[in-house]
Amino acid sequence: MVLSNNDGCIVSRTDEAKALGIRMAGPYYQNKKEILENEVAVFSSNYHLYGDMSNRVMNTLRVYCPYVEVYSVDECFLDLTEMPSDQLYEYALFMKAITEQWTGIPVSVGVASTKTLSKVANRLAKKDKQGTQGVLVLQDSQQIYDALTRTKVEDIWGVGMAGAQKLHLFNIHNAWDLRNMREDWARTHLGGVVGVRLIKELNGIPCIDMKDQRTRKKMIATTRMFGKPVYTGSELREAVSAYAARAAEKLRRQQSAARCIRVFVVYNDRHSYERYQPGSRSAHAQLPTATSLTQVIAAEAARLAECLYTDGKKYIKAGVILSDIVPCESVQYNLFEEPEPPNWRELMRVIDNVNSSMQSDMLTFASAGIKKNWKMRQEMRSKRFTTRWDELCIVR
DNA sequence: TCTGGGGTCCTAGGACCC
DNA sequence: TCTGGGGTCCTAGGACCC
Repeated sequence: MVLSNNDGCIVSRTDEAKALGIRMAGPYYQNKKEILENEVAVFSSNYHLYGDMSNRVMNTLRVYCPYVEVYSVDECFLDLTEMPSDQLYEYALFMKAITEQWTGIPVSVGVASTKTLSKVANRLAKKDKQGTQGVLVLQDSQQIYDALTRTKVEDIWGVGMAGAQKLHLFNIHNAWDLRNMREDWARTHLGGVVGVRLIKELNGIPCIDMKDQRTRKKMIATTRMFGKPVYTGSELREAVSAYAARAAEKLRRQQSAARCIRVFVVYNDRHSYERYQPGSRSAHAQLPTATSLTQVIAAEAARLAECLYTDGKKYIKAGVILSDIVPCESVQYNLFEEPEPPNWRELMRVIDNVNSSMQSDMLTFASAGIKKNWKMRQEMRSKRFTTRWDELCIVR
């Protein structure tokens, strides 16, 4: 199984681990007993590896499909509108096979006329690998009926805990029940337009478009629990500077600039006897001109951290959130401010290039600290087999 | 002792405008 | 006795996703 950042929660399990009754998203330390007794293999998160393998899978799919929307690290939507319906099944089988052959990553495929239905199909294909060969196409009404009656409301994409509880009160238990509800009912009882969309999607009427992959994020955040608690202002500033630098890097990657910088800190009172009762504070600043320069963003973030720090508290987490994001090619300059020196942008470009081609954090700002006592725990990380020369697989 | 990180979308309510 | 109508924009909070 695989843990979340800081080795906190369990976020991924093999079938064997599930069979032991280890629950999803449960705290790692609470499951240590079963883990040790059953010799469960445990790994810290390893985003270098996951990100790289994810890219390989997506690029494989792009070879055979012009329109791939990457939805998350392990999921994507392909637009097959142009494909004749009698070829869908063969195509899906082929895509599954070629992905596994080229990357070694097993995948399951669901095909239907809306995103929500294809998620239903995908889930069933994944659950019943023997029966479906990992591929399920929902075309005729009988197939759709079967799939929807086998899907509980809480397993529908877009129905969370709150929604599921409400639906049960109305005696709606599976996706077929929900599909047959009226839209005006959904408008009043199921979150307004969100519920209406959901019902339409279940009825095969597309309401959730394919997303343009060039759209830029409206908010960029870097937030982390500390590996060890932080007590001093200088360490807090350091961590916040480091997070700000990361956020600025993400901003530049999507060629944007941000005007609003928000910093938050989460603490436990050092002498509190209450168990896990954190408090938090936040502050934000509006820059005169949108920027993506680490120098500017990190300095501002550090200043905010300074304001938020109080002596005597035990800090356990901090974060930097950038918003008010605009494309960097259309930044509105400020009449009363000096424009940024032209070579600063070039400096950012060089730093980003070095860090992405060598290893991240090869070049950093000193304000982010050297020792980094607060760095997150990752005690059981697997090797970054595909992105680091010194961690390549060794074959004997 | 110990429970992650990073997003999006929608709604209600308040402030404000003419 | 009695005080309009029609908007926009912003923010906080909730729900949801992986």
